Amino acid sequence: MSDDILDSIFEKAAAGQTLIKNRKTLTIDYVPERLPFRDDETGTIAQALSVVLKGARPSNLLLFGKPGTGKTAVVKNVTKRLLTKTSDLGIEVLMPFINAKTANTGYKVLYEIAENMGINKEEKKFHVHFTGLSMGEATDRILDFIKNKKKLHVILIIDEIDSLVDKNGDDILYNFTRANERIIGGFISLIGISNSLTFKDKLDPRVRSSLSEEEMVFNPYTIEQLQKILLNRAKVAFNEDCISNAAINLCAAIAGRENGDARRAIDLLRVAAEIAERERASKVEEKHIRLSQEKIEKDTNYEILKNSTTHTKILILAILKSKNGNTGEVYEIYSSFCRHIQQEPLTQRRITQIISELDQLGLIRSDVVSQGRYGRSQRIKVTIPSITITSALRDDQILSTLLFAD
DNA sequence: ATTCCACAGGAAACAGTGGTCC
DNA sequence: GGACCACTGTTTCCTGTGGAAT
Repeated sequence: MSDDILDSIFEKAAAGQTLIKNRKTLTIDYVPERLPFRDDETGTIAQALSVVLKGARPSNLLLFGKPGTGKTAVVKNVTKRLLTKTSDLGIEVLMPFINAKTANTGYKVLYEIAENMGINKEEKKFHVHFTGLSMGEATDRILDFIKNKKKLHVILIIDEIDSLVDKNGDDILYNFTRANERIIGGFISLIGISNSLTFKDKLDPRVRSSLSEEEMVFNPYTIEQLQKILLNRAKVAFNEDCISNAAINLCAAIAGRENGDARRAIDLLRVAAEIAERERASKVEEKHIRLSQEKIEKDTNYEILKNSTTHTKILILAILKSKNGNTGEVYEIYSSFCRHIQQEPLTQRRITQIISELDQLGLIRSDVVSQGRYGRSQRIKVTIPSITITSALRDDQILSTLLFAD
């Protein structure tokens, strides 16, 4: 790139001549004070939690909705406001916020609760270390801490609560919903946020009844609502006349088709703007939105592949190489690849498991077919372009030999 | 109607790692 | 320092399944 072009880029940037004026508002970390189209939900949650101000225990809440429907943002807004209110009134309230997808085991959830509540900075007898304690002991320490504080109110917020129940059952929820019988003076309330409406079916009836004292469903945004959200966001995020209405409409239409996910819509917009800026275009147009869609998809697949384990990568190559994609055939090719690079192959059971993981990630598609007397099997196909696979695996010294093997 | 294939996938156990507690 | 704990990734064992062939 010539010095002139570089100079012009830097000059434009220095003079603020970029399309985006406020980049932060196009990221998922940005939560606006008031979420569009969520006034009813915000009001109901605020009502439910406001009893804390009178020293009473709020109902346990369960919030349902697809990703990007604003559940978490609404809860964060309400709890933030409530926290300032309670501190003004001198009421001691803690609202630990846990994401059960990040804290992906039962014990990690307990550890995060302790960290969030600042228990690990208090007396040593209450500490919950990140390993070494039994689940029971960790739970007891948290409850003892609350009991010891006499008048401490805890509103425990668990995001992606369905993921916690899927992996670890409902023991933790049982303990916390029952804990109020043991605590005198203070209390624990629970807010669960879930992407799946059916997750309640997996709960013990006792947990179900106490957990879902109050339930709310966040409906997906419609295309029209997404348009308005994007228009609002674009006003804050972009310089004047830097984005066409057609681009916003297309963005809303794409995200609307995919579950009405506002986060996805904003992400599309941000990447499109970055592409347009890089092209030094004067405006974000429809073509940038389309390019953005392709880029997001390609980048995600590339990153997943690149960060996969060696065996997953070998398996992808085996699927790519196989003729009809039968489980048996794929496993055969996979094993021969392993022998080729002197690796001990994993068992077929484990490979089946990896295949189903890859299917969930959308990297491959597997359909179960029954061949009658010739058994039941899967037809496995790679769904991403082989160029993405080659570029992701090219840098791997051992695997690159397989890429060009017969 | 029954048989039989080639798996799918659940459950339990295990190995290795990294930690606490007494 | 030994007993105990949790986690991840894996293996082993086992039961269940759809539908063509018999």
